[in-house]
Amino acid sequence: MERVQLGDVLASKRSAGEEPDPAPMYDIIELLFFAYRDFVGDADRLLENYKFGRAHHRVLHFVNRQPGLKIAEILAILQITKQSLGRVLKDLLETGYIEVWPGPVDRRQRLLFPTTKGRKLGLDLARLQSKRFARVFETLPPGAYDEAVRFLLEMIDPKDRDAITERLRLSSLAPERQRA
Amino acid sequence: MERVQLGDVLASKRSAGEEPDPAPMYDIIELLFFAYRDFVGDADRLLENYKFGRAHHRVLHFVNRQPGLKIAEILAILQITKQSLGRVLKDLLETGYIEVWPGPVDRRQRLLFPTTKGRKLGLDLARLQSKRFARVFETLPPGAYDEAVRFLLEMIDPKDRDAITERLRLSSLAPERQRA
DNA sequence: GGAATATGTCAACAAGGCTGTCGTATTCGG
DNA sequence: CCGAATACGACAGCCTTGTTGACATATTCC
Repeated sequence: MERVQLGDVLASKRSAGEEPDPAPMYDIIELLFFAYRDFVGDADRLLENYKFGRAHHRVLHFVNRQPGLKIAEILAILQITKQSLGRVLKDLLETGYIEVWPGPVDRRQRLLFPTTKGRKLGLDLARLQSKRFARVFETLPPGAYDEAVRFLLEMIDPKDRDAITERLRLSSLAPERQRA
Repeated sequence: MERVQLGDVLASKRSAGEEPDPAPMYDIIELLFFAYRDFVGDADRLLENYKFGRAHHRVLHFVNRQPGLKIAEILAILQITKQSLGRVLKDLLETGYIEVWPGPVDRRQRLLFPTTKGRKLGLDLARLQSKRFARVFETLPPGAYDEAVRFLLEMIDPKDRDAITERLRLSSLAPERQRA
């Protein structure tokens, strides 16, 4: 019949009194949880009309960002198995939001391209999520955008960070690839 | 055999040339996606040793933050159904990470408390996630923490924002409740 | 003492992860 | 040129975690 004591939490630190690890940063942990939930919630509601889920959204997003993406590349970006990808990609192909073309040099590869419909839906989704960010940075002082970008970038595992910054830079400069 | 043109994206705006909506903020959209993935990944790996999933983590987290939480309250916080909660709560009760006590005034209520084991695991998880934040804010200039908190807070739906700030303030001041 | 409330529970289903296995087309290396 | 490696597809089955719907039970409230 143990009693819950706030002191227990602090007392549970290593008895060997070295440097006591700092208190958990509960506030920002929870804020990130709620912020992300509301962020994806925007898209979820739109996706319902299309009978698509979050997985479809992610695939469509990255194919829009980098038309001509290979299967292996999107698997690396999303860090899922080809079976998981296959399921949602099948839906997107059958409903005509994404197209596949054989690789021009290596014909084993299948390059993914958004269709007109796919580009439109991808843009609608991106605009919806951008609206939330736009509201945020209208409210916050100037410079808040750059600070947020730096913060989020630092949150990403260092090993992935370079690939992501590279991708962001590339896709904003030259998102297009040849396919024939 | 449509050709993918970068211009298409911009051209697809409403032909009625009002104020053209701004370009989607692709960079920060993707950064939030990757940042959140790595953030939860830390906890996921630890949870594996306990055969728990993210759902267990969330329940344990909020019960640790507000010992004495009622079922109805945690359902409101997590925004899931009682059936979904019931499944993971059952695991946490059976394995002794959480305890239940009848409400002292209304005995229909079941108040949730972490056990010693539950407090320890919750703290381990929170510390793990805090480490990532600590590294981030060591790297970033002073003030970055406050900026990040403001950013994340603004990202949350206004309707939930007050409840969350209220909860954060309360739980950092007086997280404890009586149960007998 | 009947209605409302707080919660539990059983059944069924869906999304989206996973592993394992096998098949096929294509390229590459010796 | 032929066998190995590569890029991908597909089937089967499993797990977690969300959902809806229906129904049971204890307790409180009017």
